[in-house]
Amino acid sequence: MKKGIELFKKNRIRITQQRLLVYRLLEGSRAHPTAEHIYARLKKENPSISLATVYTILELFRTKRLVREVRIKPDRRCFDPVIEPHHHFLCRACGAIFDIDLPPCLMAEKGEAQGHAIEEFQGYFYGVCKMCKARQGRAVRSQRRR
Amino acid sequence: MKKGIELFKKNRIRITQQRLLVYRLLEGSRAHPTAEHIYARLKKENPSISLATVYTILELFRTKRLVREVRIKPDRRCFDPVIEPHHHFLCRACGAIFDIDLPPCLMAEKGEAQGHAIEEFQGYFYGVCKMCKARQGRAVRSQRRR
DNA sequence: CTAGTAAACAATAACCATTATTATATAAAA
DNA sequence: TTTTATATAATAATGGTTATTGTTTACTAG
Repeated sequence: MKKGIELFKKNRIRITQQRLLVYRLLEGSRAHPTAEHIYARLKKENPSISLATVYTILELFRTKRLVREVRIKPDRRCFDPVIEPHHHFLCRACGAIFDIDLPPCLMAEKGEAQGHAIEEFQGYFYGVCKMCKARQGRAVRSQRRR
Repeated sequence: MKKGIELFKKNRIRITQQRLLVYRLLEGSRAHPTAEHIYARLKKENPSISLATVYTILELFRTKRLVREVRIKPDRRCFDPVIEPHHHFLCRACGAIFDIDLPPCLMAEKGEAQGHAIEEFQGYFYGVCKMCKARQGRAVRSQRRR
């Protein structure tokens, strides 16, 4: 409750109902939602909210570094309230995005790669998540029994 | 010349003029061009070529693993004829994309991250390239002289 | 507390990279 | 050379995102 308000004040962001709603939804989710997801969810409780406003707010949060943009899906922008550097994993079977803890990375620590100055980085992994892997395993085994 | 033809045969890709043109342009470039770039360039010598065809050909090459798609720019698909795993760096000053050699990566080597099976990965770095850095340095120094 | 004002919002149109469609042209096989 | 499946050119359609604009709201000053 207080969290959003204090964060906004610290970052000189005007406090509005819509911004609090968007920030609190993001903060309470580990799903890396898109603007559409957030809009659909908020509309249930707050039918007057506009999709364009959700986009505008997310862009504001991004430039103020309150959220991190995740472009692991080719045609959608996803958002993550965790701003500390970390990687992401996209499951090709279920479409879920998972945070991946950072391993020690020489280039990121040095802040340069082949002479170029690194300000930011994104690590994207693609594959099948452990849940889908397990599900596929069960399906194969039950197939064999027939 | 021969390179493209043999590669197409090996991958069961029908040999056409347009495919050879696209592949040879990509192969001869380190610029990570978009479909538009490729289309604009080829159109000079071959005015009848179609942008949609360039897109179709690039998608074919991607699925056949002849090229790698690079999504380091938020709203454009870029293409790289180097399929060996490596990272990319985008210069925010000049917009150029540079290949970055891979450092040893535990997760990529093990093929798993936090239990999820990794099939592919993309590492994107953002910052200012060394050429732009040098240019900015010169500009600052000449500013001080006044 | 109220009025004033700059900023934010809702609604909707526009944008634009990419994809789909379809009639015509072409590569490879017979 | 003929045949036929496939690729291409031209163009329309798609869809996530951004721009626009009239209205509403959050903050400030009196």
